[in-house]
Amino acid sequence: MNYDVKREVTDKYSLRGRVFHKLREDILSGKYEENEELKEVAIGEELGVSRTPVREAFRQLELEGLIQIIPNKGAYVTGITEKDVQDIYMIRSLLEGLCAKWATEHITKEQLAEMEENVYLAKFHAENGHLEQLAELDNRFHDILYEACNSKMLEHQLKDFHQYVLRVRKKTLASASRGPKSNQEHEAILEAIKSGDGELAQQLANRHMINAYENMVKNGLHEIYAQGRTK
Amino acid sequence: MNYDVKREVTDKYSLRGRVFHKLREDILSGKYEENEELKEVAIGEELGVSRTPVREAFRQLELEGLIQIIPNKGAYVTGITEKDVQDIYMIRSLLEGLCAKWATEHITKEQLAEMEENVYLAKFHAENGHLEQLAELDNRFHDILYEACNSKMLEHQLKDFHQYVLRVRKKTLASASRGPKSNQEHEAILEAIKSGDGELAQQLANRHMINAYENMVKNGLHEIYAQGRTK
DNA sequence: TCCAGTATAATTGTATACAATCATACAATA
DNA sequence: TATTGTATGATTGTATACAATTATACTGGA
Repeated sequence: MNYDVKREVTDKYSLRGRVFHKLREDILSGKYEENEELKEVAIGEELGVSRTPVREAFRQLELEGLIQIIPNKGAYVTGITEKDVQDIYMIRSLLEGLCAKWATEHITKEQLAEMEENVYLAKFHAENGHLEQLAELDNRFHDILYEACNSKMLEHQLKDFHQYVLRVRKKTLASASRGPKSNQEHEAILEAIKSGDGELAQQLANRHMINAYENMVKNGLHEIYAQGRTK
Repeated sequence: MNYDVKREVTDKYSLRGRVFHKLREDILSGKYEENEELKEVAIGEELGVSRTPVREAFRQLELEGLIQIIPNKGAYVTGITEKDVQDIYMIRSLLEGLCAKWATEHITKEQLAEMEENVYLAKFHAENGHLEQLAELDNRFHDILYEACNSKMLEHQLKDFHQYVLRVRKKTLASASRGPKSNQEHEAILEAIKSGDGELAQQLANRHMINAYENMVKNGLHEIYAQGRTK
C-alpha cells in the first residue's frame, strides 16, 4: 500500500501541509529573496495559523534545502550560488542518464504514449513560441522519465534536484530560445528508449542536461546571480 | 561565516537536537526494527522531554529518510528493500566517481595526508582482523573524499546515501572478508588522486562501489532481508 | 458465529503560555 | 570617540492544554 498519495492529499488539508506548500511555492517563485529571514509569527499570522505548524513546516523546508535554520536565531531562505547550480547540473547529468537507461527497461506502454504525445505537442508550441506551455511540457517529460525508471530512490533524488534549480531555470528557459532544441533532444531520447537502446538513451540524457546547463550559462546565469548579489 | 559548526554544537544542547541525534543513532544501530511505530509521548518520556521537540525531530528524520510519517497515524521506521539498496549503490557508484574526479582537482595537502594515514593504518587493522576499526576507517576515508570534492551539493548527497545504507552495511562489512580488498581499492584511488589522474580516480571509485555491492550480495544481503521480512 | 455500529481510548494536530536566547539601543566609562 | 555593560524588546525553544482523528473494544442483531 502506497501512503504517499494519501499523504500528499492530507498534507494539503492539514495546516502544516498548507504552510509547507505555500512557503515552498513562495520561495520557488521568488516572493522571498535570498537570505531573507522568515519569522514564525509573521508567517503564522499571514496564513492564519499558530507557530506550531509553521515551525514544523520550517523543519521540512530546511531538509529540502529551501531554508536554513540557525538555532535560536532564525530561518533564512537558502541562497543557491552559481557553483551550486553548476554542480547540480553535473550531478543531474549523470543521474538523468542512469534514469533514462533504467527507463528503457521498465517504461510502460502508457508512459511511452504520454511521452510521444508530449514531444508531439511540444513541437507545436515550439513552432509558435509558446514558451509557457513549452516549459510545462519540459517538466512533464522529465517527470515521466523519473517515474518510468522504476526506482523510488532515483526518482526522489531527481525530483529534488529538479525542484532545487527550478528557481533558476524558470528565469532562463523563458528568456532562452532553447525550447525547440530541447524538444529535439527529448525526441531523440524517446526514440532511443523505444528502440530499446539503453546505452544510447543514457548518453543522450546525459548530454541533454549538459546542453541545458551550457545554454543557461550562455543566456546569462551569471548576470542573474550578479543581480541577486548586489542587494 | 559558517553557521554549520555552531549549529551542530547547539543541536546537541537543544532538546530537539538531542532527540534527533538519539533517535537517529537508535534507528541506525537497529534498536528500532523496520516499520516499528514511534510514538511521540513514549519517545518524549524516555528522553524526558515534551512532545514538541520530539515532533520536530520527527520531521527532520522523515526528510532524512529514516522514518516515514503518515498524517494522523504515526511515524514508522523506514524499511529499505533489497532493490533500494541495489539502486542506492548504483547511484552512489556514479556519484562517488564524480566525487573522486573533483577531489583530484581540489584536495588539500591536509586531506591527502589524512588519507595516506588512513590507508596505512587500515592495512595494519586488516592484517590483524580488526573489523571494527576497519569499518571506522572505511567510513572516514569516504568522508574525506566527500569533503575534498569541494562541492557542498555532492557532499551532502553522498553523506545522505552513505548513512542510508549504514544499517545494511554494518551487518555485512563485519561478517565479510572484504576489509583488505576494500583497503587496496582505497589505496589505488588515493594513488590516482595523487598522480592527478582524475579520470582514473573516477573509474576506480566507480568500480569500488560496485565491488562493495557485489560483495554484499555475495555475503547474504538477501538472507538479511528475508530474515527481516518474516517477522 | 459473524458483522455492523457505536462508544471509548489512544494518538496525532494545533494553539497558547511561558522560558530561554538573541538583538538592539542606550548609557556609563575610559 | 570608542567601547563595554546593561536594560529592553523581539524571537525562538519548550511545555501543556485542548481539538481532531484514528484505533480498539464492545455490544446488539442477524
